[in-house]
Amino acid sequence: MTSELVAGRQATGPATHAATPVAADDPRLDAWRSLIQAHARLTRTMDDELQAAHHLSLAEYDALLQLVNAPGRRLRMSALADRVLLSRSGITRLVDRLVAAGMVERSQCSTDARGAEAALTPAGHERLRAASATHLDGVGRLFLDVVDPADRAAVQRAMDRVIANLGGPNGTEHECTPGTGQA
Amino acid sequence: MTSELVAGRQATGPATHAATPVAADDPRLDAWRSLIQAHARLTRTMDDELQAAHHLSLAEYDALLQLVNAPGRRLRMSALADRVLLSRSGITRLVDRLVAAGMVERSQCSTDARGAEAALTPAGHERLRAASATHLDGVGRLFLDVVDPADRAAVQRAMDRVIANLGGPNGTEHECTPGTGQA
DNA sequence: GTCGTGTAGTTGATTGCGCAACTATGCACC
DNA sequence: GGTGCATAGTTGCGCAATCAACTACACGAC
Repeated sequence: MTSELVAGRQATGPATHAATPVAADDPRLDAWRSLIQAHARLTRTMDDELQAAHHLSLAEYDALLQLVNAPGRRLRMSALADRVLLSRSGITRLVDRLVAAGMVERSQCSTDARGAEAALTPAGHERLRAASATHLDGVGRLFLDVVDPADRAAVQRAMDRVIANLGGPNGTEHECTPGTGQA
Repeated sequence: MTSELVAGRQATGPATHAATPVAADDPRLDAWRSLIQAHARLTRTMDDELQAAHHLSLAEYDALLQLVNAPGRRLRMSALADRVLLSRSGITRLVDRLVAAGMVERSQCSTDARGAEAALTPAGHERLRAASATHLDGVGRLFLDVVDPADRAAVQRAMDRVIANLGGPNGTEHECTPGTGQA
C-alpha cells in the first residue's frame, strides 16, 4: 500500500468551471488545515477570556454587538439569527438567556404580529461596553498584531470570495419600527 | 450618544510588543468578521455534504484521516484528541461511535498499561477512502477554486502565525508500538 | 517495597445547538 | 370574506461537546 488516499474525481453538481481535482497530499490542503486550526484555537481562546472576564459566551457577545449596531438597538429575531449565524431555534434560546440576564428585552413587532424583536437594555449595553474591551483586545493581540497587514487584507479578500461563492441567505431584512430610533 | 463602542486599552498580560488598541469600528475587524463567517459557512456546508453522502460528521472524518496518516494506522487517544481538536472526553466518545460503526478498533497500549489506542480497521479505511472524495472535492470547490493562489498562500501564512503565537499544546507524543507498522 | 504525585482515559451531569413539528399570523387569489 | 400557502417564532427531542470527578497506572523519592 503506497498511496493512502487518492482524490476522487467525481463531480457533485454540474461543474461550472473546469474542476480541479484535489489530491489528499496536495500541499494546498495545508492552507485549509491551518485555517481550521487557527479558527478553533482563536475562538476557543477568546471565548475563554470573555467567559472569565465577563461571563459571556462569544455568541452572546456577538448578539449584543449586533443589537447595538442595529437601528434603535433592536432587531427581528430572524435578522439576529442570520447575523450571529445561528438557527431560528438557537436564537430563541440565546435571547431567552439574555432576557433572563436582563441584557435584552423581548417585544412585539409593531408591523407584523408574528414578529418578535430583541432590544438591548441599558444593562446589556453596559455589559457589552465592558466586554468589548476584552474582545477587541483579543482580536488585536491574537490576530491583527501577529499577521502581516498585507496578509490580513488577503485573508479578508479570500474569505469574502468564499462567502460570496457559497451564497448568503440574502435575507430580505424586514424592518419593524419604520421611524423609531428610541428605546 | 455618538460613539457606540470605544476600544478599551487595558492590557491583559504584560504587553510584549507595543499594544495596538483596536477600535470597534476599525476596518481591520472586517477581516476578522469575514474569517468567522467564511469558516462557519464552509464547515457547515462540508459537514452537510459529508453527512449526506457518507453519514460521517466532519469530526469523524477528520479522526479517520488522522489515523490513516499515523504510523501503523493507530494513535494514542490523547494524540488523536490533540489533532482533532477535541477534549479527552470528547475523543473517548467519538472513538466509541467509530468503534460501534466498525471503523475503528480500541486496543491496549503495549508499553503503557494506562494507555489506549485507536486503530483504523479495513472497513474504516474503505469508508474514509470513499468519503475523502467528497471532502476533497468540497475543499477544492468551496475554497481552493475560488481563492486566488497568492491569497491562499497568504491565508496559510497568516493562520500559521496565529497558531504559532497561541502556542500549541506541544504534546510530547508518546509512542506505543515502537517498531510496529502492522495492523 | 510503599507512598505520593502526575498522567491516561472513562463516566456522569450539564450545556448549547440543530431538526422537525407546531402555532399563529400574513398575504395572494378567487 | 374565505381558502391556501408562505413566513416568524417557539418547543420537544436528540446529539455532541465540555467540565469535573473518578479509576487505574507510571514514576520518582525514600
